[in-house]
Amino acid sequence: MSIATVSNVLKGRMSEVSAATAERVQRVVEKMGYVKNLTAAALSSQRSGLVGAVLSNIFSASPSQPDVEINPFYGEFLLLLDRELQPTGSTLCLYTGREETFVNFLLERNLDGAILVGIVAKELPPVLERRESRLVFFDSFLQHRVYMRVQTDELKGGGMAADYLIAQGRKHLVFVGGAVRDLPSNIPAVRFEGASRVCDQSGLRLMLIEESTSFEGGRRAARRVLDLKADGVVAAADVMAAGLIRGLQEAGAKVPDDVAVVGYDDLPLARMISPPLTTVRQGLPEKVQAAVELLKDGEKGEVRIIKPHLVVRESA
Amino acid sequence: MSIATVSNVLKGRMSEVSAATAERVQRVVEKMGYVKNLTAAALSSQRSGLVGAVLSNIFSASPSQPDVEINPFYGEFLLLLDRELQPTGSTLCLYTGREETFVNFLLERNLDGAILVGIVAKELPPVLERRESRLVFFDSFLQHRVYMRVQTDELKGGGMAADYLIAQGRKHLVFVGGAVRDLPSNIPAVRFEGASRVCDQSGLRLMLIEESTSFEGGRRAARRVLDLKADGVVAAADVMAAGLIRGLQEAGAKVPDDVAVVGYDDLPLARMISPPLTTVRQGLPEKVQAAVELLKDGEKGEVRIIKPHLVVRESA
DNA sequence: CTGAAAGCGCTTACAG
DNA sequence: CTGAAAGCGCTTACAG
Repeated sequence: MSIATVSNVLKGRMSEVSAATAERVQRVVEKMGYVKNLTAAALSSQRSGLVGAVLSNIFSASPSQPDVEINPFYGEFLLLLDRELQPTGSTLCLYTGREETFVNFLLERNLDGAILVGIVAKELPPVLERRESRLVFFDSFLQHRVYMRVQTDELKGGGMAADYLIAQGRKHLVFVGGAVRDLPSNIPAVRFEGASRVCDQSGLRLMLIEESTSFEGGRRAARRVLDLKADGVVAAADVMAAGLIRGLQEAGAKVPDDVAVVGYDDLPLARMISPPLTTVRQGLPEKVQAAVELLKDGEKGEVRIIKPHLVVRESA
Repeated sequence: MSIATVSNVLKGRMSEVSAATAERVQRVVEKMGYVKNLTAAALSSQRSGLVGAVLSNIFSASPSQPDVEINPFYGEFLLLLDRELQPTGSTLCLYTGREETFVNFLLERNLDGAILVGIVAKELPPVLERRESRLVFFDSFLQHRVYMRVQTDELKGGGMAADYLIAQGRKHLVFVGGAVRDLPSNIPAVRFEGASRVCDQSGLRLMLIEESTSFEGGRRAARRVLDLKADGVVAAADVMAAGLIRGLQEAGAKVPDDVAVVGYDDLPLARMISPPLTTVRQGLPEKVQAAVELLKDGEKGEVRIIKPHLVVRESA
């Protein structure tokens, strides 16, 4: 009974081994409490069984207003992702460092693949292309014939929010979001653009307030929303909408009577605040599922666009 | 210039190499875009640079009431942990499978260490002790001379919540939490015990409602809280308190006038709901920090107990 | 179906 | 200070 035979049994390559031998091996393995060293396996097979999750720039929502809040979106994402990965047997590794240095992480660890969230860069060093590892860009703006992508139709999502407010008879709309002008290639900017176009079509002008995409950012924005005499707000994210509603309430304004607020994401949080948040659902579980599918057997450059849905509750 | 020399330079062992050679190596490494293979390094050095986070049983809060909600606590924990780990250069790996099988994860991946959250088991297979990997038990109930632990003084925390309600003149207190009787060795059970003792001392009896420790669980509990004519509630977790408050409001009760509610955790969520939640802060950032310290250079069996604090807002 | 051998890319004594 | 050599624990053709 050689090492190779044992290895074959352990990998379930039964075609290479007789049933009797296989069983004998299994028994010994059990008895000895043998545990495979996946590091060694990874080195020799060149497959690490490791999948990376790259979350850069998550510890503050905007460079100009650095709140230390963490958007619950990311934690939700990670846990959903790990659950989705379970049947594949892969282990999820985190990277939450700066965007400038994640390439090293991808290369050094020999990852089988990675999901990269909210990457702002427009291009990546060509070394990555030559590697085996499969890269799925999630809510990112990089377009490349090799890399896969999954994202929500943010343009449409932003439009749906504006559409709904207009249908409710709101006339003075404002978009509250982070760094829309600083970084044109970021999610809030696209949501703004979508809402803006819909307003244009209705002959309305969408006003803009830039603040951190965070609870405190939203809260700070409340004063300015009132100053602008807006009666409808599209917020770039649920956490921000929550802060905005709090700020409005503190200032004595009624939501939705005085100001209607539509959020974005449909996090669990949206149901928990008062009034419950009307928001654009971006379908995180489905998106995560799509990302894992691409990771497993997506083709080069394959793209999945998820349709957003408006979830009407009580804030608008 | 041998392979060994290059390796030494890369590891910063300058005592082994002359400055001139070191610089020459650095230049070539730069030019060639060399990236170290950490898998190979891990195999030969027996240090993987990997730290595990074991989160079992997180996808439903109670066996009897399996909600698919994820407590935002866990996502928050992971992100804080990864940030805390950044200076150490370690990479965080997730395990969210069943508690019964996490031992394999720890063994196979050759982790340098791991933080295990909310482990219910009282003991672990002895194989683990023989390993090099450093294990930190977080909010767990396993006591062992080898393993390290960090946890909040939950007994005290539960007591503080009850104390406060009693000081506010509440007479009919109820604890709302998950599986308190099913599993005596779980966090909600200890919080209950703490609150219960304080009530005893005041000659009050603490009533108990068992429900999932989740938003929906809390919401379901509202009806029963009202049936019991309670005027003060200690909830086992903030998410549950949030659901409870929602349920109470839906039933027409006023918080805190009719029923005062104290939560537990002090998640960001606590500030976001209406009324803002009075809650027991368990100091997650400090706890995570303590866990990482233990991981780096804690001694065998070292224990860190974090003191809880009552954060008074408006729900009680 | 089975086993001997080379190799994955590093690290680590150790001899020079 | 430098380099040749063994070894980490697997996997993978390949010869028998």
